Amino acid sequence: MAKVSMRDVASRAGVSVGTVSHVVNGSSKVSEATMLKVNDAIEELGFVRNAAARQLRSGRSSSLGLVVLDASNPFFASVAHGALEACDVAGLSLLLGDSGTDEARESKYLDLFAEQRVNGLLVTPSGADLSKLESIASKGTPVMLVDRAPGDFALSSVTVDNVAGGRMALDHLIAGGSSAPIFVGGPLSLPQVADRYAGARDRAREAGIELPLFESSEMTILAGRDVGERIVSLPEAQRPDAVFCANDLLAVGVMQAVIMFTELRIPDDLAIIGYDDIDYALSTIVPLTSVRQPAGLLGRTAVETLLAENESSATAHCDQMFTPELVIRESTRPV
Amino acid sequence: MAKVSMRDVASRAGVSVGTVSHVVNGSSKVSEATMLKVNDAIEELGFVRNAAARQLRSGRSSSLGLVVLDASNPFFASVAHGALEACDVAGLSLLLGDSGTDEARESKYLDLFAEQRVNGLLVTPSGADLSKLESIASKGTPVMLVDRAPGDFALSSVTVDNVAGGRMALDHLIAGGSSAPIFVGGPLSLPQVADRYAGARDRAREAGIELPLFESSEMTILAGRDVGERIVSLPEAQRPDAVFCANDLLAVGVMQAVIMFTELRIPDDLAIIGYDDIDYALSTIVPLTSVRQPAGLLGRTAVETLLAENESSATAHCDQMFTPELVIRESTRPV
DNA sequence: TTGTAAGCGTTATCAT
DNA sequence: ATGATAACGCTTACAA
Repeated sequence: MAKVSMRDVASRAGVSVGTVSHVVNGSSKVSEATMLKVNDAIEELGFVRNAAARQLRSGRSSSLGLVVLDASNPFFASVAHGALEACDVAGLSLLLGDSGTDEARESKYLDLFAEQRVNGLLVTPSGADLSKLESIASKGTPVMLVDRAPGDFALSSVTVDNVAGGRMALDHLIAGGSSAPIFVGGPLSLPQVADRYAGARDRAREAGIELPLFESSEMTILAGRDVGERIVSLPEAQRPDAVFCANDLLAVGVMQAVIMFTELRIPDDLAIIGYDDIDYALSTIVPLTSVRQPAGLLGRTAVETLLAENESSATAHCDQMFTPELVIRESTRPV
Repeated sequence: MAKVSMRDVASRAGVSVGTVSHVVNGSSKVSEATMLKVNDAIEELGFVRNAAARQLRSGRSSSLGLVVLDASNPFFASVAHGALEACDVAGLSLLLGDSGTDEARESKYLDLFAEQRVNGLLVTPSGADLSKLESIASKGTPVMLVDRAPGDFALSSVTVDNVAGGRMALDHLIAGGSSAPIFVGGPLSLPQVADRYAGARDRAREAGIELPLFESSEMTILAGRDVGERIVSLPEAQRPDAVFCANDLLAVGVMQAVIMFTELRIPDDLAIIGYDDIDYALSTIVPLTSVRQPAGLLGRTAVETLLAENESSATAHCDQMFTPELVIRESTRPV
């Protein structure tokens, strides 16, 4: 009962396996009558196509691999959600991997997905060295960088302009009167973080001010709380008047520390701005101003572009960059 | 360069394909010398096992399918994260599906995964009729219900006790002095919601009070805000003194409405309690009291149990139920 | 310890 | 329009 093959269907319907294949795939003209017979047999026997066999024979697979930095991070959850939507319309399966920002685990997933002969790879790399991905791509598996620019590597990408986003954040802070902002984020080895910092620092310098870096080990609420505690324990003279966090989770953590351990008012004594604009940003203790990234769109576009490149078998690499959008709420001073 | 098979490796190493297979899988004793030769050949040729071929031949697949209600919901993101961890140690791939609480889409994923001959299915069903899953299970593919009890269906499950959770919530509200609580959640066709409501209502009745139902169409922040607006526009005499929300997202939405449109103080005028205890519950405008569910553990346990059942080829079904835990914060009155 | 060979369930190329 | 048949790359007895 478990294993019904095309052969079984064929003999049941009194036709050849080739004909069954044609019916199943609509690949060739089959008379109305035989089609009916075959479909009946399929129904009665409960036949289900074997993806492994068809992939083996045809050489084409029907799945994509997605490797994110942290599946439980709402930003990446949204990316996955968007990717899934696009896979859905293309009839593809999505294999999910979670590297935990660990290059070794990322590499393990890449190997695993290579064995599955995925049709394409969507990955947010953990490290700076993209040569493994490059080599995979050059061997014929399309690779799309998600939320990460290729740098010198010959890879396609879908990103959001992090430099512009960082600039936006500082622009807003400065317009609100900040003269002593700081940046919270890390590790700085993540280009997303480095770029946001770079954009922000440039804008700060244009205003003639520095942007001290408070590096965090991760991009989580807890890590944010740790940095927050460092900030609030600073001597008053050194205390910033605004904090730009590399993501909303950090911002939430900083906000928690500020509220739990100080009497500082947000935004009057300390403005806070985050990044991503996750759904909860609206609902934080003080509603969070944030730089919005179109996470779902990122995932969807990554898949669509991958598929399009696949189709046209284009050799040229394509970089798509979205522009983030500032969403102003109460955690920063109005301009 | 793209396609290197065992045959290529075999001829390169001057051995037979069988031997290569043994080296690759460690399935049989191979002399040190040949092993070295083979591994060299693999390295030089860049050979990668073909999962489709090995699955076809061996009959075993190396992937699991997970179908959740909403991949971008942090609860399910955490479930996926946990499932991924367990898959990782078992060397399995995870196929992700997102039904959007739509039975047709769920069914599509089930079919897709059936074609892939997944080793097992983890699913949070969208509808009441689990017969399709039951039939899949009876055909030999292990199925684990995640966050959903099997009811009369012959299926294994990993759940969190929703009735107990609902009771806990009301227990706490009543202990805090509430005499006019309401329940917000929906659709009620979701057993998770119905059970939480049932547990809560029972507890309310024991205290001699009713628990009016404010049904929501979804379990999102936006839906919560809608219900919240309904609540705050109630004539004062009918206004509840406490709101139990079927998940934290709804609670956050209700809280937003209350704060935006009224002067009501939380928890003094209106207590709010949520469900799930997502990371952000700690960081809401008023930190949210919530009934915590071990989401990651749920996913991990689901995979582990599935694998264990698979191994022992047990026919008996197994229901594992975790007990949720009340996490008290400022959105409710202390007892 | 190693080689041989028969499939696994398809698809695709020929014929018919 | 349909049938026969050879692969696809691998695992696994069994033979040597």
